[in-house]
Amino acid sequence: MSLDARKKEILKAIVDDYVTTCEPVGSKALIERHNFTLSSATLRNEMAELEKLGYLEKPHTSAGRIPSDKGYREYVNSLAHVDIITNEEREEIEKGIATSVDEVSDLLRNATNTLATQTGYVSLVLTPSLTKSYLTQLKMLMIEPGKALVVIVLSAGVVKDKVVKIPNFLTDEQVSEISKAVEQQLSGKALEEITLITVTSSVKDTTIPDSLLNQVLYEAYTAIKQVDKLDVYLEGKHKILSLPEFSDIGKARDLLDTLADDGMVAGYVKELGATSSSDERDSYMIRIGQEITLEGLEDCTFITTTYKVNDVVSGNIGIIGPKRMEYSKVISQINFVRKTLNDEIKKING
Amino acid sequence: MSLDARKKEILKAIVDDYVTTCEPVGSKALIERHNFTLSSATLRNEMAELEKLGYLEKPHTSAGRIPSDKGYREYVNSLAHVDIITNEEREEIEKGIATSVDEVSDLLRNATNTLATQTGYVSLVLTPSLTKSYLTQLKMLMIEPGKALVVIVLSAGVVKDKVVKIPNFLTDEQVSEISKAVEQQLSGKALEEITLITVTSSVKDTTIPDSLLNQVLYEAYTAIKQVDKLDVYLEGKHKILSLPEFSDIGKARDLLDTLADDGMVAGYVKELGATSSSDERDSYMIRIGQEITLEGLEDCTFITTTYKVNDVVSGNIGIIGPKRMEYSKVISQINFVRKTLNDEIKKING
DNA sequence: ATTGGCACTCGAAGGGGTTGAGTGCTAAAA
DNA sequence: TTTTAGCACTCAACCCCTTCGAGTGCCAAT
Repeated sequence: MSLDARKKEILKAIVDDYVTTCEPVGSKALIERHNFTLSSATLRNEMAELEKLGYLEKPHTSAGRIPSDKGYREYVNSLAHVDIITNEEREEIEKGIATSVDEVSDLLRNATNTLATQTGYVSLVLTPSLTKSYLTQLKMLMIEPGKALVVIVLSAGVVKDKVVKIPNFLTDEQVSEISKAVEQQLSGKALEEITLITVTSSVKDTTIPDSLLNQVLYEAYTAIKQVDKLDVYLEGKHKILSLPEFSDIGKARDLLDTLADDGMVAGYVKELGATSSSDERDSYMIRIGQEITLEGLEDCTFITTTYKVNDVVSGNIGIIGPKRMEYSKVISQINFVRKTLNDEIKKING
Repeated sequence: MSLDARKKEILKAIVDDYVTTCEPVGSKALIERHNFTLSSATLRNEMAELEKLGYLEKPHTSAGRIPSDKGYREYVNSLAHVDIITNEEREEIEKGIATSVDEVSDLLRNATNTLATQTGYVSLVLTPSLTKSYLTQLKMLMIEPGKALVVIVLSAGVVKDKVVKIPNFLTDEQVSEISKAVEQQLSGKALEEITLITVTSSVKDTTIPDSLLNQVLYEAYTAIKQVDKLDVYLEGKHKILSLPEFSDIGKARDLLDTLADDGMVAGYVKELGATSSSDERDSYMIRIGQEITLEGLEDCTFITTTYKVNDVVSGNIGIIGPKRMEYSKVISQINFVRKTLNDEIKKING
């Protein structure tokens, strides 16, 4: 069922051409651009066969061929992974990611922006999944009567906080007492092991009445759980309007409507990421056209990969672009962004 | 130079019609829809005059008229401020804003989303200007050697924090000592009075060497200054693709490109807001078409108003829509969102 | 198996006619 | 003086027709 060498070469040539021109490629034009030692007639026969096999499509009878999803898939699968990325690009990416950074979240935001700028497509970064990280610190600060700030520090170097309501008449000291007890009990525990029960049972000997105590502990618990909320950065949405495949306003609208729902996109990427299991060098998740089950993305390609926090695979980073894209180039760019991001996260987490 | 009553009525009718149909309105059609006691010929004469005066425009000789920017301006200025907003809408807005709220920032985000949903246009909310608020608390927490979290609580009920680098060998106690000294010195001070000098001179008697101390204080200072950074929520950008005036993909792209730069939009709104000085009921800032100096917004109208934190006018809230919009309706919506937001902020700040 | 040749296809682009909602102007009516 | 009926004119939108050309499939010859 696999294609012979010549068919592969022809398919590659067609995809390459179509990617640059965005117009159906015909037999003559193909011969002119590449120097095949073939007549157009032979090429036509081959193309007819490729079409019969499902790798090519005709927009209409008298037009050239365009790659089908299957064609792109074959093209992508047999792509040699060369890094075609200039030194200037490397520098720009490094600068883009490592500029004005205090926390991991700054890195992630920068990476999203940089990726969008460099590729010209929509980029997205999912915040790390933190269920495996363990809690290193938990502090509660009284802000005013009835209000406290819970600060949570995780092993992944992530700091989060949340304002919570507490009983009005609790004093500074009482809050701090509870805070210390909770911290002592929970620090070192992985986020996923922490349950409402672990939290409520963490404070034993205290002068504070149980009902008040439980209220505070419940709030602390919600604060902890909220830390693990999946967040997503999506950048460069407006760029799709510059792509010829979205010159149809209806298509553009469908796509943007879908992308407007960050949460949905995030969920989808997370699903995708979960199926990834291959080795380091090749761990891209590529979904082409119909393979994507999100509405409005039928003409898109989704490329994601993962980045690491504390040497644990944890978040996803990738782009959404048209099917018709320079795959080698974009993959190189994502790859380098991933690498840079990994390095910078390591630096920042000491 | 002011228009007579009939001309005003005609202009109003034309704008009303154009707003609903998005098509040039002609003399006959206008008579049919409204029951003018006029012949079409008279109407034509009046329309010709209105055009001469600059209130109307013709897309081409044989089409109807559309309002010019000046026409819209006249229309808006003579608009009676009635609240046309149903009880269901009120409820939706109230629910939209007050759902799952812990902090002021949650309210702002909710308000942005609600406004976008209700109007169908792009909505934006600027975070409050905090220069007038005073600092009530400042805590520094060691996260790990070399890294600390600065938590800042303001009178406006706003809590912000920032991770900062500190000298590696400072201990928990030393950080806390500095923190207390700084807090004691600065609490009660307005954000705008705090300078690097106030901060660095706040810690006197200490065992910590000056050079280290200054490093920490400098970081604390940057954290304080960062609190006042203007932030902007922009929501519903994708909705403009559904508007007929942006069925031209080029225009849509220009607009979205501009809106992609949140900071620029924020800056512009802030400028606008500054010129607002009128009384409570009428404090809308309306900019129509050419009056807007941002690229790509020539066909848009910008409506903003202000909301209050601690009874001080402080942030801006508004929408960006097409010139052709139901002004009364949209103004009512913004007005009610503003009111609800003000109320909820009061509630949350106790 | 490859190729030259040929008839065929069909979208894009361009020209021409029709339609219809709109205009401005004029002369008569109010 | 203002209003109105009437009329000639305008022009985008629409449809239809033709032409053009890059493309195809197929067949017979190499």
